Amino acid sequence: MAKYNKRSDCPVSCSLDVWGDKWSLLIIRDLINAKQCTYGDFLKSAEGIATNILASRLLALEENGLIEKLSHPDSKAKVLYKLTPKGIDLLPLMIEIGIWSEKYYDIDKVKKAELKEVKKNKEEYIKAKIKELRS
Amino acid sequence: MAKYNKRSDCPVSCSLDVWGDKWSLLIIRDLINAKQCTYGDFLKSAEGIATNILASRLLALEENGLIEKLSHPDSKAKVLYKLTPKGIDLLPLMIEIGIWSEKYYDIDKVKKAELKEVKKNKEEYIKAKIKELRS
DNA sequence: ATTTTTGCTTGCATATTGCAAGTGCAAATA
DNA sequence: TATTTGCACTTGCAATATGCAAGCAAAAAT
Repeated sequence: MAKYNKRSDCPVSCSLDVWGDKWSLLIIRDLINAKQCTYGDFLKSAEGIATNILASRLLALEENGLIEKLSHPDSKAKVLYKLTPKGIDLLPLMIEIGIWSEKYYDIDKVKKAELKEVKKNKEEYIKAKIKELRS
Repeated sequence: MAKYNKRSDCPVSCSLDVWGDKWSLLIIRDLINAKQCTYGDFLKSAEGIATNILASRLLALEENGLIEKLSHPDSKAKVLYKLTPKGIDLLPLMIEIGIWSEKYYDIDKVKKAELKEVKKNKEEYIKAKIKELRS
């Protein structure tokens, strides 16, 4: 995203420059859930991102090294998006988002059950999930 | 922030509706660092937020229950902003942001040293910091 | 009494996002 | 082989959010 200007060298500031917009974290979320998505998969996602915004976010995330494009095994017309290791490393952050949200907002049942599992042993859950996402 | 519309009941989506803009997390960060700030303190912050944006973000964060306004002991002209328990609960999330940023970007020395401490015993650090922020 | 500080608000320019339609290429269908 | 459909985008324009500069009322300092 073409931000107005670079901000400070604070961790929060740096992060926001990379994924601090209205949609990037939702794209990351989809990729954590599904491991890989096509362009169409993202469009079908619950929140309904506009196609031009999706294209610009995917490009920015790719340029920032959080996701990568792979050729689809079934078809040349399709593209597969996956998280890079750098993107996968956002998992702990995403989990904390989940824990915080669950405490203060109504979350759907499936996510709630998943978070219950996470909280049993956070470290282990993260390790296992990372392994799964890298494979 | 008057978003176009509410999104899904996903944790990430809910969170983004509350703090998913360009400035909210930086305000939270300032309050975690300083424990309490005046309006002027935020304006002096490194990134340089515009005063109208600051006002609108502070209002939104207050409406969403993340921060609260207190009267300043020294002066009626001054206002103190502090995190609520709900705001303080964003600390684990902020720490994960720090850890991720440090891994992939150049962070200032002070923050790096702080993160080194955090990683020695994350649980303990969070507990202590929460206690400090609530007092 | 006058000036300065403090926490804002207002008006307007710029940037980002949202919506609808369209384009080019690959794949499926006739 | 010709035509239609699916997929990954692009383009144009409207709506919203952010950035910048100036202004304003109440409190505090001089």
